Amino acid sequence: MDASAPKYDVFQAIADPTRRTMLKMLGEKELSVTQICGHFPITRTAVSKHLHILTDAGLVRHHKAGRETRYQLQPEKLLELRKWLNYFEQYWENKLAMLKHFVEQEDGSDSAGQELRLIDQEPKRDR
Amino acid sequence: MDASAPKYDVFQAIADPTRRTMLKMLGEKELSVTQICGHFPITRTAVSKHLHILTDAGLVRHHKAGRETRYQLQPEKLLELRKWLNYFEQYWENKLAMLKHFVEQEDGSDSAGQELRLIDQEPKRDR
DNA sequence: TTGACGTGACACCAAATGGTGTCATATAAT
DNA sequence: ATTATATGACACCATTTGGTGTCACGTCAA
Repeated sequence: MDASAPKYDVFQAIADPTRRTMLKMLGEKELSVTQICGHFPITRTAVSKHLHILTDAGLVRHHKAGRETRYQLQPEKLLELRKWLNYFEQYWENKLAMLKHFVEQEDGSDSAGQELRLIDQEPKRDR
Repeated sequence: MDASAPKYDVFQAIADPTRRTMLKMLGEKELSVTQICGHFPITRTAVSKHLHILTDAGLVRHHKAGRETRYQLQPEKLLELRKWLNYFEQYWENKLAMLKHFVEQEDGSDSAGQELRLIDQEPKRDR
């Protein structure tokens, strides 16, 4: 949870399901810490830590708006992930077929595990 | 390091740099545990654990060959990762440009962090 | 000015992770 | 038959991770 020197990389950042969900949420629209909090059954402090990690990894950006801090997705860093993935393309023979999918955005929206569903559950009050 | 019930998912599996390097190595050609061992400054036991995690995540497959166990990449599961990534395509405006990269394999080979360089360093003997 | 609200910064914790060593067993090689 | 290899399975350990609570501080609203 250290936010100073070590820096989290993208791979570590997206390893956590909660963080992946947050990324999708923050892609939709910028949100404040407490707003994000409402979607998870964890404390504000915990949410804040996840946001720090995502920030550290360069996946989200934030700015203060009055007394609240708004977070939003900063997707560029995900290109790093894509780059890594591209290396393995050579092992997928049906490359062209997938490419079609890729272009046509045929996959709709969510998939691969995480849902964007709100969880809403009395968040153990933090204060 | 429990290999039974919990199951590791792809995201967790690739979160570790060592594991990412192993994946690239196993893509090139199937290798036995000790062979892999030679490339990392860690114990055989540790390597074995990483391989278990990768297996659990469905990223590698193995089979016995005499007294050794050969591991090899099983790239299909990486599609799950690509699927997840595709969701964020909508946030990258220069989609077509990247597509060109994607098709032409323009990015060469390795990138995004991990090198495939052998590390070779007296592996603290395990027995 | 007086609170209530939204956060950041700590201190603290239990469980998960990445490693190490040792032992037992199956397979190859002499 | 005997010995050297290649691993799997454990037991054990220090750190890291994901969470919780508490407190202090800046900002908004009465």
